[in-house]
Parts: sequence; structure tokens; C-alpha cells
Amino acid sequence: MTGEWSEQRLDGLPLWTLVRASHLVGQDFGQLFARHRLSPVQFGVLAQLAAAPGLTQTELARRVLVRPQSMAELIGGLVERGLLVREGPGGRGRPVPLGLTDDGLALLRAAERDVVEFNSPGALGLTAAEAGQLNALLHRVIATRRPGA
Amino acid sequence: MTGEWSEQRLDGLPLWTLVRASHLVGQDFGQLFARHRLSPVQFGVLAQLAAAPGLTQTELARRVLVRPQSMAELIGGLVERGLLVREGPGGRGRPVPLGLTDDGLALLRAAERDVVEFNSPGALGLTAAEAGQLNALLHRVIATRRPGA
DNA sequence: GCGCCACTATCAGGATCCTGATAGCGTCGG
DNA sequence: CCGACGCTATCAGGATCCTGATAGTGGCGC
Repeated sequence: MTGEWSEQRLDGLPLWTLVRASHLVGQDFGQLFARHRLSPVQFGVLAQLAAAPGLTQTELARRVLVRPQSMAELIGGLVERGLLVREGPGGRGRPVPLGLTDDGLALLRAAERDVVEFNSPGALGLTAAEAGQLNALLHRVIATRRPGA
Repeated sequence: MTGEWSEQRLDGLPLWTLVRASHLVGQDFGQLFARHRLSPVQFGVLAQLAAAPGLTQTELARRVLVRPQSMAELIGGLVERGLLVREGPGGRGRPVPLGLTDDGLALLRAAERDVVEFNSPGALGLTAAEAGQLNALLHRVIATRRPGA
């Protein structure tokens, strides 16, 4: 059981394979979003904000899985580019609702087109049915790991 | 087609789901490996080295998907802890073969036990058959994205 | 033999995200 | 009324990995 080590001992573990695959895919996502001068996380912020306008900074952080501290600088860049607006006075301890501008929505749609193309079954090396299966299984894994939402 | 934005527009995209799932899983992997005072990448290095002793720093970097520059510090830590040995004189432009010590192999096995447990179908919320399917599909995605190896 | 070249390791600086600590706001019980 | 508490935003410092540039090694053709 604990004989010689072989590389294949890890190949049968779905979560380890998942992380390796994501590492690869994540790099490509980075390049894809860079064409729109966005980071993957920034794209996530835009998407969340389009679905639920008026989200606060911390709430947004929860949804894209980063810490609230990381949001400040990230959002600052988007605001400077006119893609987001801070609504309300803001300030040290006051919640700041964020909103998407028209430019922000337009950029989101443009980036989404690329993302959809990038996810086409052909680009994945899978059939449409297999891509659907993969997606469903991944959602199950997420649901198991995040009982809340 | 470009109507109102809804959050579900991204939910059907396998690669985007993949990255989100990996984000979650990656955090748990980090905690898991932290119990052995390892980072996920360091575990990868140990595993690669167990499978193929004598690998050079750059070759190792290629296999664990980081840049050679990131390896120096990472390996330094492992050498200081006596898990790895640099074989040969080394120096500025000379290839430095790395090797695993007995302690390194022992730690690798201990960590692997945790990883296997973490990957049990129960922990994934999947049946064994589904876990196998997921793993196979992910390997297909990796293969498509890395025609070489 | 000698310069060119592919490769390796390393230095320097930057981007991103983290943990821990600090400060302002609003509510709710006493 | 007011102090405790929970929440929000922010500051400070650190970890990790990146790109770009520098330096040493060994092989190859001329």
C-alpha cells in the first residue's frame, strides 16, 4: 500500500485534478480578461453587480470569494475607469452601495462574449453532453462545500 | 439575447464553474497542507520529486506550473527543513538536481493520506462513480489544454 | 580555439490576495 | 440616554507568484 511512489497516485483524486486543471484554465482566463483590461476577479465583480445592483463592498467580497480588504483597490480601479459608481457619501464605517455604469455593463457584455466562446465544448475538447455533465458535477461539488449558498 | 443580465448566464459555463469550484477547494487544500507546514505547490514539488528524482529546479517548475523564479525560495524552505537535498555543487548557471530525503518522503506520505481522505467521494458529495466521471472529464480538459504532456 | 546560443539560476520590482489591527457607524438592551 | 456589540471600511505588513533583466555554463558550428 505504501510501496514505491508513482505519479499516478494523485491522478485518481478528483479534487487534486480539479486544482491542476483550474491552474491551467485560470491562466487562460487571465489572458482573456486582460484583453479587456480586467482581472478575473474584477469580471466577477461586474457580473455580480449586474445581477444585484447596490451591493456593498463587503457583500461583494463574499460573493467573489475574496476578503473585504482586497476589494478596495480592486474597486478603485474600476471606479476610476468609469465602470462603477459609488452611491452615497461613503466614509470610514459607512456601507457604500456600488452600481454599474453603462460603460461597465457594455464591457461586461463584451467580456462575456469571449468567456462564452472560451467555454464552447469544442475549446474544451468535450462533447456538449460531456460539458454539461462536467458543469453539473462541479456545481454539486460547490454546493457540498458551501451549504449556505 | 443580450437582454437583462442574470447571474445564471455564467452558471452554464463549465470553465467558469471550474475556476469557482477550484477557488473553494484550493482554500481547503491550503489548510490541509498547512497542517504539515506545506503549501499546495510544495506538496506538488515533493510528489514530482518522488516520482522522478534528480529533477532540476526549472524542470520542476514546469511540472508544477510555476515560473523558475518562484522555485528558489520555495525550495529553499524545503531544503532548510531537511526534506530536500541539492545534489552537486550548484552555482549561478549550473543545473542543480534535487532529491528527496527520507524525511521528505515520510512527510509526503503523511500528507498524501490526508489528501486521499479529503478526496473521498463522501467528502465531495458524489458517488464513487460520479467522482470517477468528474476526474476523467477533468483529465480530458487538461489534456486538451496541454497537448504536450 | 572561439564566439554564438540555448539553457539554468538569480536579482529586482510589481501585482494580487492574505491576516491582523484600527476606526467609524448604527442598533439594541438596560 | 448610553455603552456594548456587530457591521463596515481601511491601514499595515506579509506571503506568493508574476514579468523583465542579468549572469554563469556547456555545446555547436565556423
